[in-house]
Amino acid sequence: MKWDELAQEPCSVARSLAVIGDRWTLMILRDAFLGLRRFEAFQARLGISRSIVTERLNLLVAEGVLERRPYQDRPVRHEYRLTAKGLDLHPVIMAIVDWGDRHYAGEAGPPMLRRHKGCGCDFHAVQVCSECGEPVTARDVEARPGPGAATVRSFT
Amino acid sequence: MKWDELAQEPCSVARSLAVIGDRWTLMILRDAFLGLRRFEAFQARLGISRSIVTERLNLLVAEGVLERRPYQDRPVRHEYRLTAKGLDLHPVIMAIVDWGDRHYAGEAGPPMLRRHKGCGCDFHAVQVCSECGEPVTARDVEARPGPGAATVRSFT
DNA sequence: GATCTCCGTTCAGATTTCGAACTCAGGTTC
DNA sequence: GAACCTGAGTTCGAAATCTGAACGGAGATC
Repeated sequence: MKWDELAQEPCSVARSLAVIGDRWTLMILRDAFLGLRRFEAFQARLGISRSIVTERLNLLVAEGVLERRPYQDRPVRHEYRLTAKGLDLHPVIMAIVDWGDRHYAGEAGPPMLRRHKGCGCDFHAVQVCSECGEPVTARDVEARPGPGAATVRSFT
Repeated sequence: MKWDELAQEPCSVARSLAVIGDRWTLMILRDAFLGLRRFEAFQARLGISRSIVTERLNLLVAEGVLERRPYQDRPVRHEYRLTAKGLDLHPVIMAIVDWGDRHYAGEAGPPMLRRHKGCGCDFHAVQVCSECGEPVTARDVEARPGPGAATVRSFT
């Protein structure tokens, strides 16, 4: 399988990764969630080539994850903001952060703390079942084909 | 920043992505969570070059995400199983699946359903605060530097 | 002993990705 | 108005990565 065939796979992981599975894309999204919005800011923070920033931002805009909007005229300057679809990626980032915190924080503790505004506590994310509200682990889940599994292409 | 400097960043996203942020690694982990364990199985399902499968499996083993253990002698054959650290990645995969289900499932519906064994329902994952149990969205979170933020390397 | 399976390794060549320098348009400084 | 700055890209050669295909080897099967 080639990388650009991923999007056609009947698998939500593959389809998502076709958009965000790139080396730098998730790093850009991390910064977007931390509030960065400008081309220069992304480029400077990541210290990667401008062409890569350009390409990734364009892809994320094309996919509707970021929105490119002018924030001034003369000269026109644009900023990149998370759309609703982009904000839906928050659980992905949080899950990645939590794994990193747990396994790579070292002696010093996690490099960032996150406070839940609702209760004021520093927290980490817990995944629960949308139906019963109980925490879910790998062993509690049983996967099976769903309605979109066998997308048969018709020839007529 | 180069790709292999990611692991040194004082950021849990960067550190995690240094391990799992690769193009194919998350696809391999997806299959591992679906129960695949053998080299041939990963290679056949992904349809990618054997050398890449080798390399990724070795990296995941080196990082302690997968464990390589013999499942027969004469000839020795190994299988790759998720370790506890690997199982901790389940929330990441779930979050990615949920995003894909929500934004790329199309008319036919999601390609896979997941049932929570606890309550027997098909479900999706909801992230809640570890402290108060309320659902968490991007807007509810406030990030600030933590104890591991300024890892100053001593020269003595 | 020929062939098959499983699990890799190797290598040349194609493809992609990257970094550094360049462009460009407008604004600011003096 | 000349020199310089800033934000946002583009270009292009070099470097990394991926592919496909062949090879190896250790036992099993026929």
